Amino acid sequence: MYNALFDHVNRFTNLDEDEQVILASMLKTASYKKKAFLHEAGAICRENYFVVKGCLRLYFIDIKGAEQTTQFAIENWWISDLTSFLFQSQSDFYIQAAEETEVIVVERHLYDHIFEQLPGMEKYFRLIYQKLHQASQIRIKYLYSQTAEERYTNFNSAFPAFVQRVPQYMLASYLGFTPEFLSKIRAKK
Amino acid sequence: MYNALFDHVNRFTNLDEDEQVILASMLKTASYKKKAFLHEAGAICRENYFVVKGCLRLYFIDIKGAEQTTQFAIENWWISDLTSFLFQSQSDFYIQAAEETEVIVVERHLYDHIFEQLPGMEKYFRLIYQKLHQASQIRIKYLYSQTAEERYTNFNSAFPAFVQRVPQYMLASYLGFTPEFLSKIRAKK
DNA sequence: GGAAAATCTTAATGTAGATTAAGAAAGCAG
DNA sequence: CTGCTTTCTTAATCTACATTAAGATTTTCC
Repeated sequence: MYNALFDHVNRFTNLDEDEQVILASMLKTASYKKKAFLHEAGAICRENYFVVKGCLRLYFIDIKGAEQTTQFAIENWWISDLTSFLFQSQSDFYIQAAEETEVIVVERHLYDHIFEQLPGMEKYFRLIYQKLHQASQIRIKYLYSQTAEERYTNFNSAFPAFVQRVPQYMLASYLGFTPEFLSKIRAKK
Repeated sequence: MYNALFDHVNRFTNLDEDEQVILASMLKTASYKKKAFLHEAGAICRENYFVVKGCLRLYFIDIKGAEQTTQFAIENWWISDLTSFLFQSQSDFYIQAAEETEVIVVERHLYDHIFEQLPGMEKYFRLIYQKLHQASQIRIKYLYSQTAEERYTNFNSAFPAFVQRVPQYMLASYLGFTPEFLSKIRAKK
């Protein structure tokens, strides 16, 4: 049931069978159809999601009504609106399934208990947040240094399978430009 | 000598005196004049910096030769090029003192030892990276949703002291536009 | 204190990507 | 299979900010 997460944790630190039983008692699992919402703007984000299978995206609606995707999470990634999750504040973000998705869920009220009962999980999550922060540093550098076309070209080279996997309008919004402009870029190839 | 960091750690988790002695043996301290480089592009970033006093910035030079500031760190913040630091890869970033600065330094070769000898530091760094990732999520949302003028106005309202503290060209580069445009925005007030 | 360097300001001109509008193609549901 | 919805494409026009250029002001250093 939670093997995907246990396997992932065991890549970074050791979680024995007793600990897995304890952790399992603090998790739940859920499945979502494509385009289903795990969380909606205006609500408080009470859950942190680990993707077992599928793809989630974090996006908000800007002042002009356009969707701006700020993050994707595919298998073995975590995603939530972290500020809302940690501080139980109202969220501006949506979390939506970009395709049929299975997740393992950590609820906010159990999040701190995980660390109390399983101190080893501190290392796992330190490494996860380290990785997420790394990814953000790189992301911001690309946003600042590359044209829209370069961002598409480089992303396509680095993650060709992912580009095939999600709709183009989601990809465009993640890379920071309009779907119309993405069509224009692609028409040049 | 390292009290600023011990105090900071003790805000999040408990570090007793024995542990402080152990941690101290793995740290060093340094001071930099305004505009001094702690790290330069092309080198490998071998240090992670905790700001005791002052302000550091992380920036790169883009293809047109302009500086793009991606992060600042003031008192009680950590800063490094995390990918270069963790993987010992060549860095595109500079870390520079935006003003006279004192730091506490963790060197890469001691980084993992800190966690081995002081498991309690896992929690501290998990919380630090959590906070850094939160800040990045918020940062990316602002870059996507606000005009340049809005970014300046909101940043000025949120951090008026900081805006006075750093040169305007650094602020403009952090907020994602040219110093000329910042002058134009300010001239409207 | 004076000269040089760094920073800030101003304005005209240029441009990467957005906006607007609408048709074509693909996907979905009954 | 058909009608409806969603996604993708195309192109003209617009715009937020960049670029270029240079002068004014402030800061730094000897």
